[in-house]
Amino acid sequence: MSIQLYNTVTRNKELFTPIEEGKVSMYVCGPTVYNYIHIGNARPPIVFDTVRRHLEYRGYDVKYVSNFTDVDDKLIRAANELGEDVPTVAERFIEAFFNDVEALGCKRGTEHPRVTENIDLIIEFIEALIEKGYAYESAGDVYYRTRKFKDYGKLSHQSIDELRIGARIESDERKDDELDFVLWKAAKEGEISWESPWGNGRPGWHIECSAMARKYLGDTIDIHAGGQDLAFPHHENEIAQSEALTGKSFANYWMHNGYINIDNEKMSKSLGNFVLVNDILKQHDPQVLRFFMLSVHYRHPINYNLDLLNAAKSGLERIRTSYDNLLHRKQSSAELTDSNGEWLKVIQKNKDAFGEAMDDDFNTANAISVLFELSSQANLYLREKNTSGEVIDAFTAAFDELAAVLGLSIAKQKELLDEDIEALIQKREQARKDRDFKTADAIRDQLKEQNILLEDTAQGIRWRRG
RNA sequence: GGCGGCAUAGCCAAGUGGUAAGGCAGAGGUCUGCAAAACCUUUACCACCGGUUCGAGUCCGGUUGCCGCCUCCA
Repeated sequence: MSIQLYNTVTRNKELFTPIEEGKVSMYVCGPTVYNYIHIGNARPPIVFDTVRRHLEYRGYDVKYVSNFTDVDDKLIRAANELGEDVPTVAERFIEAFFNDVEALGCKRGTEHPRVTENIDLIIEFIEALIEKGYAYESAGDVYYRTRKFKDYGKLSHQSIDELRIGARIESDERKDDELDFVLWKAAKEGEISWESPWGNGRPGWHIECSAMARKYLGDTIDIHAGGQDLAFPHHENEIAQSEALTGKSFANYWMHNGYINIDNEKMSKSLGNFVLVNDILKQHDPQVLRFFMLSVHYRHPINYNLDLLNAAKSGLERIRTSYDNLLHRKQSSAELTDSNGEWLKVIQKNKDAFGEAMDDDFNTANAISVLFELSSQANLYLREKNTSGEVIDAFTAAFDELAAVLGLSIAKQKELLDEDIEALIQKREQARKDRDFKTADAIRDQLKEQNILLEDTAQGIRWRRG
C-alpha cells in the first residue's frame, strides 16, 4: 500500500509517509459561523472527510481536527444586524453546520475547537512570538513581522516583494510594514472582547489555527487542508506563525480543494451567487450532492447547476438500483448453489481497482467509475438463471465496503408500505393472474401517482419509490 | 505586473508517451401481456501552431480563450 498525494508546497504528488507509523494527524480549516453554509463551503468537509475515510480504510488511525471561527468582523456585523450577541449567532450556525455536513455524510471530527474557547492559548502564542521578535504591539493591536520570516511565501510561491504590487495591501499607520498582518485586534467600543496584556481585544484570524492545531496535534502535523483560497494568505500566515514559534515544520503535506463555480465563476458570499446546502437538501437527497461533488477530482473546479445535479442523481440511482436488484434476488437464491469463483475474482478485481484509484491522490472520479463497473458486473450476474447466495453477498459486501470509503450509503431505505398500498399490490397481482391487464395497469398507474413504482420480475413483484 | 489552474463527445468527466475509462442524455435492438429494471449496439480531427520522439491528449516552446489567488473568502 502506498498513498500518493498532491502537496501544494512542492506542487507534486508525493508518497504519503506519516510522522508516526500507522497514525495520521489532519487539520482542516473550518468555517466562520456567521451564516448557513453554501455548497462551496461544503466541499472541504466532504473532500477531506473522504480523505480521512480512505486513510482509515487503509488502516491508519486518523485524528481529524477542524475548527470553528466563532468571533471575527463578519460575525460581529451579523450579530449587530440581527440584534443578537456574537455567541448566540455563532452557536446557531455551528449547529446548522453540523446538521448540514452530517446530512452530507461527514463524520464528526476528533475535535472541533472554537476560537473563543482557546483565547488564553492564543494569547500565550502571541506573547511567545513577541518574545522571539516576530511580533510587536502597536496601539493595542499586535502585528506579525512578516519580513522577518525568511520562508514567507513558500506555500503559495509568492515572492514577498511581488506582494506589494498587488492592489489590495492595506496600508495602516499602526503597522511597521504594510505586509505585516494582525495577530490581536484591539476592541472597538461595545465589541465582544477579552482581556490581554495589550488591552481588551480579540484574536486575528490566522493565529487561531496555529494555536489550536498545535494544541490538539502537536508542533508538526501530517496533513493540513482547506479550500484553495486559503492557501494565501491564511495558510501562509499560519506557517509563518507556527514555524517562527517552534522552529519546526508546521505541516508535512498541504492539501487544497478546488472551488465550486456557478456559470464558471467562483461561488462566494461576496459575489452573491451562492446556493445554500440547506436549500438543496429541502429538495434533494443529500447523498446526491455528495456523489456529485466526488464525481470530480477534488483539486479541479466543479461547475454547479441543477441539470448536473440531476445527472449525478441518475448515476447514483444506477448503482443503487443494481444493489437493490442484488438484495431482491438474494431472497430467491439458493444458499448452496455452487459459487462461481470467476465472479468472486471479478469482485476482488474491482475492489483492488477502487483502492488504487483512491491511493492515487484520492481520485474519487475513478473510484466512482469502479462502482459503475461493479454495478455492470452485478447486473450481468443477475442475468444468470442460477445465482448463489455467496456471490450475491460478495457483491453487496463490496458495495457496502467501497461506498463507505466515499461516505455514501447505497442501500435504499426500505420503508414499510401502508396497508392500503400493500392491498393494492395484492389486488393487482390477482388481476394479472386473471390476465385482467386493464385492472392491473389501472392499479399500477394509481400507485405511480403516489410515487410507488412497480416492477414485475422473474422473481416476483417488487416496488420502489420514484 | 507576479504566481497558478483549466481547454477531452450533446452534457459531465478520467486519463503524465504506446494509437481515447466511466456516467448522464439520445438512437436502434433483446427481454416483458404492456411497462420498469437490465443487457447488446451506436456517437471524439483530445482549443490552435510548431518542436522532441519509432510513437504525443500526455513532454517542450508559442498562440488564443476562460478561471483563480496576490491580506473578506471554502
